[in-house]
Amino acid sequence: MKIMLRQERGKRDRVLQELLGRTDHPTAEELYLTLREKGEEISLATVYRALRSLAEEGLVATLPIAPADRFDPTTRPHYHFHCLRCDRVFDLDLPYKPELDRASEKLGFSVYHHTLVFHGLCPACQEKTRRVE
Amino acid sequence: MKIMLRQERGKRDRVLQELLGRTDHPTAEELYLTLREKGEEISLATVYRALRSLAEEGLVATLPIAPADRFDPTTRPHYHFHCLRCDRVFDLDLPYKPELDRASEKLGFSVYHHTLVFHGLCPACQEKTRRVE
DNA sequence: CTGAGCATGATTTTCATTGTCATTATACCT
DNA sequence: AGGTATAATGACAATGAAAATCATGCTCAG
Repeated sequence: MKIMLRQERGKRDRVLQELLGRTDHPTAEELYLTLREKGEEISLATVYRALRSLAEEGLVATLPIAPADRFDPTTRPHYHFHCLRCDRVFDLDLPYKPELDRASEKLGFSVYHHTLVFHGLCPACQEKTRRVE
Repeated sequence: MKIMLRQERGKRDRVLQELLGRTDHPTAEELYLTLREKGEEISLATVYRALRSLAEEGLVATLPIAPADRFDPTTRPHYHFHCLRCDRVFDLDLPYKPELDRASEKLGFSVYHHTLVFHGLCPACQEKTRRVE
């Protein structure tokens, strides 16, 4: 007989509750420090684990802000496709749409440019997935 | 008298040339390994330095693919604004546009969702910048 | 109550990136 | 050409974030 999923994952829930109460997109360490300040006894490792599992289950999202570890020789603005299966990134031959900036400028932001990434399956991985099923 | 900018930055140019010849958005280490395989005598630190300076000068771009180090409690699709000055990230109250996916689907990709980030100055930083000038 | 399996904390390990520093190369001036 | 200031490079150390490991303790079904 299978063991049921434990409902009592106290620390994980505390991490989730803390994150739900904020709008500043914190890192694992920032959440950890806040929780400790609030008197919660929790370890940094648990915060990392909690966030990872919450993100895997889709209860929490990670930010789509650019990291600096992969480079693109094309500086002309263009969009990307990110394959969730093979992790490759493709340059897309689509027109850049500066008019998208207008909407956020109406909210008071001064927009220099934007980045747009589509996530899904590339043609090769669609093929592979089809064969497996 | 000022010293002029040096034109001869051999290794940096080799890094740039190698990157220009690829479409696979490599990391610093991947570029380093390729260069060594091609017989280039170069150190990993130099590749990192070259890429960083090329990116700062805008000769090369970094990828806008999501890293996993900042978390967002809102899983409903929504867009973000990233302030280039204070580095804060704001959730934007804008409608999600699934119709954007159509264009990349025409190119053969299977799109699950997309991420859109606007980059510029937030209202507070626009104010600060105005005062400095 | 008991024990199998999961959750947690403490610690170590890994690995990517950056910093440091000594050395070499280059450009500018005389 | 020679001298020197400055930049570029390489080798290595240091840093730091994230993950892995491992021992302990908790939970729940029986």
